[in-house]
Amino acid sequence: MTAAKATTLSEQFRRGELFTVECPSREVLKHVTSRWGVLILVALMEGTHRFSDLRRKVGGVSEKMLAQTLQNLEKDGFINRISLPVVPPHVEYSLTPMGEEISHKVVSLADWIEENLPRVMKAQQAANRL
Amino acid sequence: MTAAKATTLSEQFRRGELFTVECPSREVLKHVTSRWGVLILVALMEGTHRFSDLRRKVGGVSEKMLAQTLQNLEKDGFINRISLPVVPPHVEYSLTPMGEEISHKVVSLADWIEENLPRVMKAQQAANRL
DNA sequence: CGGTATCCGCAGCGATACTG
DNA sequence: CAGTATCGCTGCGGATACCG
Repeated sequence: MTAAKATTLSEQFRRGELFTVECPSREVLKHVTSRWGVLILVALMEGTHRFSDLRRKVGGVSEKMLAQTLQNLEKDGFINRISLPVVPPHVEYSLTPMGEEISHKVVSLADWIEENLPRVMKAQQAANRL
Repeated sequence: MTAAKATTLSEQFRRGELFTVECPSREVLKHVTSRWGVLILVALMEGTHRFSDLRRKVGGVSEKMLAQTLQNLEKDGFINRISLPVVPPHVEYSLTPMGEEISHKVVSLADWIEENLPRVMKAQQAANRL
């Protein structure tokens, strides 16, 4: 119980956390993998966007959810919010360095799905025939 | 408008799909990034599990949501379900080749969060001081 | 053991209206 | 333009009971 299995321990410790109900990582994971979180991170990979840019780009998102998701991701340190004090208001959203790191992972996942969608849909159809 | 920018086109076409409301990829993405989908895929990366194994391993999941998530992922072709016709029933879940591919992406994302949680929490605290 | 079926509460989300 | 505030509802998800 003192200091055994250093290699496997660090592996299992981190995993054990995520599988635990109270693991703080779950909240972050939730923000990042949320319905609109994914799409926003992907969108911001292509550069800075204004609020209404994102609203137009991310099809189907409501103002409320866009604002909420942006706030979550900003609080987690993934997004920079720059408000220019002019009229009419002008706010720009961009990825922080941390945001870029995690966006790579998210984009990688999203890309896989889009590229392999044919395979997935084929599997779905095969499942329906059972 | 005819055939311009071949490189950027393939890039933007795939992206344009995901940003669209009716894009079928969104459903798959939803299954994979769902609250329990992520954890199940991560868990199954470590090998075949039985239903109750998963139930115990993935903290906080209810029977209903576990069954539902497993069914979704099975229909998408990410999970193999093998039911041994014995009493008491014995059912084993494992990743298909496609499931392994996508799990790598998911695990990569989950790992990043667990490894960088300190950075994220530090950013969160900084945000709270504003 | 490994589900399915049913009920139901409440958070989450969308739609709308309003503000700086 | 970029949000907040409010309301109403939908459907996610937990609890329970029952089947193969």
